[in-house]
Amino acid sequence: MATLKQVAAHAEVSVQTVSNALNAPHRLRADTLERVNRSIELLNYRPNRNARSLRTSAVELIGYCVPNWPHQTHLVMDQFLHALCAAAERTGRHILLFTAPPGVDGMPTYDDLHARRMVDGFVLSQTETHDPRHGWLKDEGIPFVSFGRVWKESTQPGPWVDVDGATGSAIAVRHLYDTGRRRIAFLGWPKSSGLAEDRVAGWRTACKELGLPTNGMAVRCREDSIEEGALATARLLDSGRDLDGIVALSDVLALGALRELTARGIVPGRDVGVVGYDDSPLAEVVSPGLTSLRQPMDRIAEELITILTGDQQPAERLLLPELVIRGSSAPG
Amino acid sequence: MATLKQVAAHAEVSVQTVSNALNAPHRLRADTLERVNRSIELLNYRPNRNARSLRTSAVELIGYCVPNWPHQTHLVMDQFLHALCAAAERTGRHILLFTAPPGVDGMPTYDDLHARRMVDGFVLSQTETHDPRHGWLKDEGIPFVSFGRVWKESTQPGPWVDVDGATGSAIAVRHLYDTGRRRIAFLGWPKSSGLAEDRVAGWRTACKELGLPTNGMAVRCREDSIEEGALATARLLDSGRDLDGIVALSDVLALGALRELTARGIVPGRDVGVVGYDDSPLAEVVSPGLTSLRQPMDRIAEELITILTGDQQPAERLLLPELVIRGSSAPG
DNA sequence: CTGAAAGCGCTTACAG
DNA sequence: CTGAAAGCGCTTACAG
Repeated sequence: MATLKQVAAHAEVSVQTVSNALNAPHRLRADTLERVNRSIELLNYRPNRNARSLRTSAVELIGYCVPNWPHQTHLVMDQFLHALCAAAERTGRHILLFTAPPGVDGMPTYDDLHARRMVDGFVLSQTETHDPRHGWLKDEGIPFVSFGRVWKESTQPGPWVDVDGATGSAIAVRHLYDTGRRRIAFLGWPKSSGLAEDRVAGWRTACKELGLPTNGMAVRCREDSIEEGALATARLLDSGRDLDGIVALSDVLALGALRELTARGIVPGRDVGVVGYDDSPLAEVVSPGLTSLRQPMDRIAEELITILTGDQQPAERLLLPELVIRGSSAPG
Repeated sequence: MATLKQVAAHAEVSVQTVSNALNAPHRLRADTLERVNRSIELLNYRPNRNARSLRTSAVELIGYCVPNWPHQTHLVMDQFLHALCAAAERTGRHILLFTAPPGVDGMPTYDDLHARRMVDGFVLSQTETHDPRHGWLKDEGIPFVSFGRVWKESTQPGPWVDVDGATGSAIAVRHLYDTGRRRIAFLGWPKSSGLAEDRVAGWRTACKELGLPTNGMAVRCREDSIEEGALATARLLDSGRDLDGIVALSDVLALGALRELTARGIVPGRDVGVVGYDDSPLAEVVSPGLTSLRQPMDRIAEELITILTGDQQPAERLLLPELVIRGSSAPG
């Protein structure tokens, strides 16, 4: 394994010059640069990252805590990780994965990784209401950026990127409206999470703007399962509200809606338009395919990395979800 | 940020002694050790990992390429990543994520990460038939271990861990048999992947051992979707074979089976027992829950890390899947 | 059991 | 534009 010194000897220049050829090529005369590059190629030289990091005290590694959460939450995690990894690589960085206990108990792990100079900073996700991590990291002066807001806090510590759930629901409602739907229900969650409230609020606002009924059209499911989505849909149908559109807070709930509709001989897409959330792998594997609001993972990842590796000035980015249209919301 | 030198000064010993306190505490006298540890604690000292890695030329980082594949393949990836991460941490290591083109085009990326000393070795997964990575890495002398066999190769380069699909299918068949099923079909894939052949072979063998019919009971689906699983099930039912059990090559196909059965008024679990593969997040989110063969992710990860960080002698571990029993295979 | 010293492979002011 | 030298923070034979 060649070292800088060997390359320098081979090219008959100083190590400084080789280092410059790699990190500040503009400082070299063209002919010197070419000679050095030839030696680099010939010796198949690859700079030792640890030596560089020791000197510069930057490791070009970003910590990301792999969550160990209920299965449903994970459905879309792979897309995020891939996007995050690709975005990091575009800046010459990589993602270091680690596990940590949830909440404040996990903070020593974050601190340790940073103190040992194993990462330069962190990307946080799976943000919870009153997530303690943001304030903790900010107080410690550890760089981070959050995917998702710490909801209900008026002023959130540190920079974040998030997706506008309210506008997402509004997009879904308008899409259903455009395909001829006039009685559009909403399937939500019980727990008053910021995310859930955001999404239901968008549905309500959009319906009112379009002059559509909202009274009794929103149902809270007890948990995020197909079964609960089906039960909630059944309740709506039984209440005689004669709905022709459904926006669900998650793809899993939407699948429940599809199942219940189909079981009653109501054809999703023809008789009732259905839209889910997050464009999980499920959405394209069912038939008809499920129309769903996709979080723009590539944009999200790009913004996260840009903010984290940038000048760390307060940054807050609210991105729009994209409606991925499939058979479940075909014009009626 | 305290350094080794500062700790040594504070404890009034040499840096060598502090280093030993951390890496070979048995070399110190008890009272010295305690004094050093007090100083470490007091100064909140955390050794700089880059300096250590530079010296020892080991980074304690394991490379893992995040696949960018069809969605279905990913359903179970989170479980694997979490398990892998946890297993690595138990040995003081971490996972470094990266992206690379598939096949041989990705090899320079692997080589580069290793040459720059950013990782000590690799865990390979998503193994394909004739996967070129194993031979390439072995030739380069880069440490790695594979999750999944390079099928059809009689002798595979490098160590691997895999799950015994044939025995898995046999377990499923016997479970269905024990719950009273006597006509057990198999839903498979078209492409003759090693994995698929392994699983269908196990089904066939087990059926024959139990004296169950296999003729015309195995169907190949065109792709891994709910729709195709449903269509295949419909074909089986229409062929008048009067089946009472189904083993599917994937949870997605099994969901298709559940859907088609339900659509025909056949109750899964009561009338027909259904078993899927891989215990994906889908399995517990449907109703009835889907019985499925779970790959023992924690064991797999543990073995992978042990082999990779061990003495690298040829290691081949074939683990058994575990049957996770849910409502879809309730006794008839 | 403990210490002084060399060295891992880089980068970066500083001179020339 | 190029070079000699110091130093990042560790570990590890080697002496004592």
